[in-house]
Amino acid sequence: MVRPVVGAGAGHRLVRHRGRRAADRETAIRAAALRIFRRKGYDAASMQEIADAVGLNKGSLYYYITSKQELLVRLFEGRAEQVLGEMDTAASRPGTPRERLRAIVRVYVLGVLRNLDAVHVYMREEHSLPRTALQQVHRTHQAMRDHFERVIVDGTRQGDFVERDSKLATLALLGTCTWVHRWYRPGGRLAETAVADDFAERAVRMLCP
Amino acid sequence: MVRPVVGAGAGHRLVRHRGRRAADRETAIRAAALRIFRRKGYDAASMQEIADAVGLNKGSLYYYITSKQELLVRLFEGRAEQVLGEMDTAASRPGTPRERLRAIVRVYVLGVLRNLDAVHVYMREEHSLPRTALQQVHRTHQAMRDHFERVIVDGTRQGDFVERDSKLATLALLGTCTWVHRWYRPGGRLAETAVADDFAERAVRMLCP
DNA sequence: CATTTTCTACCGAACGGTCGGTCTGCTAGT
DNA sequence: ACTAGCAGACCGACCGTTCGGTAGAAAATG
Repeated sequence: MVRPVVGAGAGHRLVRHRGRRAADRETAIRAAALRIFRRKGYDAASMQEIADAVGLNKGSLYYYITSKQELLVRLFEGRAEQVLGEMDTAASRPGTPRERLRAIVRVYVLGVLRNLDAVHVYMREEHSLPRTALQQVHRTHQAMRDHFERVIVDGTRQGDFVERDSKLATLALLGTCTWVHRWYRPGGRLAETAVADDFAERAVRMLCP
Repeated sequence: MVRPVVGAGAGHRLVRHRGRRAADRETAIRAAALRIFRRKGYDAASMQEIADAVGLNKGSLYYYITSKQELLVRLFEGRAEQVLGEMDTAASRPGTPRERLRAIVRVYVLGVLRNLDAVHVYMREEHSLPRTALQQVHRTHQAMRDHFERVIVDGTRQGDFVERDSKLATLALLGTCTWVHRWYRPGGRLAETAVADDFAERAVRMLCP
């Protein structure tokens, strides 16, 4: 299957949408696409299905989007950056490494849980993204990883934690926290905050004894 | 995209391959499919690419397989069961819960690392599998999860571990161990056994303090 | 041994169908 | 009258799969 790359700079639309109704449509399209991409996968999902879901003709979709790939890219924009922002503030607040780790993990897990569909789709379709979009997301993820690693290193230096290989510890911790997207079911036994709190505590115990 | 389900009973081929050469071809096809499915995804990968990879005409592939979906299913057969078997023996050997946990984690992580491509493809294409194949794999995975949970519960009862929510602990631990497939790079800084050993120790420390 | 039949492994072409995307033009609101 | 919003027909590309046919090895026959 051929997948042409969306223009590098992209983003500059020729069409300016003025109407409120049009803006609603656009978010509806994105919401439907996210749902359908999650359920069937990017390649298997057809534009027809998305059009049906929002009650439009397939061709009419292209009044709002320029390509299927651009639609995919747009699904992710802002999400990771927002979570990273919350991690920034969580990491910059004063406190022991122990407390900072708790806060970071909490924010990260909540970030995953509140973007379940997007996380799923990203994990599956990561390499369907065009270069630039992929690099952008990778940078953000790298920054998140750095937050984890930094607090682990700090905590080890200050004696809060005991850790020989902080890189491996980071990966182990990130695995635990990211994996929640594979088993968490909204409306189940545990609320999002309950999982986040539990995992925050668990993270500390992973490193401290 | 329409994806017809492979016959329930399936498996009984009409064609019996006698030749050695044919058997080699079949494994070559599977190997190529695994590689290509991993790189591009099941839906995006075309039979033409697989055919090119093994030096055959596209149509000739169907001398060896009955459908693309069947090819996908065959990629996984036996792998999970083998790892589960190793976990069975690891869990049934005498020893403290601490030792048994170490052994189980080690086997599981090695199982992931030694089937990196298959794990990747499975994670992505899980719901492209037909019902029966999916149920089979789910049963095996459930059995693996049970191994983790059982040793955690045992260890908590015997005082080796401290754990309030053994289900959550299982999920956290499984996350750590499964996530390795997303970051491990063969030929990198760490050997497979190094990661497995480290994570086995880490698992114990996650639960013991 | 030579000859004929059978079987294996494969090719090349084609088929029906679906896909993402384009284009033209109608319509309803301002 | 103007234009944002949308419908619907349509395009070329490519998909997985099928099928008739065949070169050559193997087996059967003489």
